[in-house]
Amino acid sequence: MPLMVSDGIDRLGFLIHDVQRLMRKRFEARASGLGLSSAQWRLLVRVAKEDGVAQARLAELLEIEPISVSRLVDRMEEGGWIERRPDAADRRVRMIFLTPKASDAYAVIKSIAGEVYEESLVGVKPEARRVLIEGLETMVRNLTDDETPSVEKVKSTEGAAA
Amino acid sequence: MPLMVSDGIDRLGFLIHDVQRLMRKRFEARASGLGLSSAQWRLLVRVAKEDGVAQARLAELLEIEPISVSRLVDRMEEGGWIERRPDAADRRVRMIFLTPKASDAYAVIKSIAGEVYEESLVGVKPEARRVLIEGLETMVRNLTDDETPSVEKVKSTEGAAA
DNA sequence: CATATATAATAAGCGTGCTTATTATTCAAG
DNA sequence: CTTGAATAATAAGCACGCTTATTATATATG
Repeated sequence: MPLMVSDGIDRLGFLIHDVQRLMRKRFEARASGLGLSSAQWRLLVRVAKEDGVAQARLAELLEIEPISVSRLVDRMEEGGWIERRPDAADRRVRMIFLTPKASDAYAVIKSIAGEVYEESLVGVKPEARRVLIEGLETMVRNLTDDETPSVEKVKSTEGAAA
Repeated sequence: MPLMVSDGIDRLGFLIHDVQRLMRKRFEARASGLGLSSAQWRLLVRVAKEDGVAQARLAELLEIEPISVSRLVDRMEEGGWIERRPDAADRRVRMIFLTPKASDAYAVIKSIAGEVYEESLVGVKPEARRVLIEGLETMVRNLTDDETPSVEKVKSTEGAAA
């Protein structure tokens, strides 16, 4: 029972890694005309939903470190996608706003993302898509819990693997 | 079929991105005692299966660029994980071999990877795991095809911005 | 043989993530 | 008010991916 794994589960990390890399690559190829990377459009989408958000809050939402947001915002400000403005209430804070250029690009970005998602899922039936999405959501939950979720017995995965 | 999306499919990129990031993070936390990053253990696993492999072949196997292999191998050689040796038959080639230290670490790496995979899949039933893996494999195939698999209508992305 | 093309590896430089440390500001106590 | 801890942002420096360009060697062709 435990060792009926080895069916593909042992390649799970490779699979996830490859899918992520290939999706990012394809998105970037498609969106290069806009001059946006995938990290940049992820940030842009968050700001579109919460205009004037502080960088620290963005770091939480994007689940990356504040310093990473800082440099991402640097380059996006240079590119004319966003604007930093001081917060009158707290002078430590820089509020982030989209420029009109970024608002225009937002629709294009969503469209490209939708295309890439759809292309990646060609041949996967609706029911399988549902299972796939749910599985990924479960994985995010499991991996977000502070360390080992509930596998006390993790029978070491001898057998196959790699 | 195309626009019945919005069920979670529209968050596919975020999901994949998060799963990949969280798995890598957890693996690195677990394997930090060994002094290996996830990029490094991926390479190590490949070399374990094909000792003496050339860097160019590794780039193919890992699906990254030769230059990325070059610098990864630099750091791993410094760390005492692998060895470069000249190929007598082709003086352009550097053959890559594992050191004994790396061979020892291989078992540990497999074990940690298995733990992380299993932990991430807690609560996902065997049938759903099968569907999940198959879905991911299909996605890799779709995204590996040279551009647009079977979506001819990709309305060009002219729209906005620049 | 000589020249042209292809291949293996590397160099330079950038984007995006990280850790660790610093600066400016806020807030909580004394 | 002053001292000290917490918070927002940034700086410095590293890992690892990329593109583009260079060097050394192999191979194919005139």
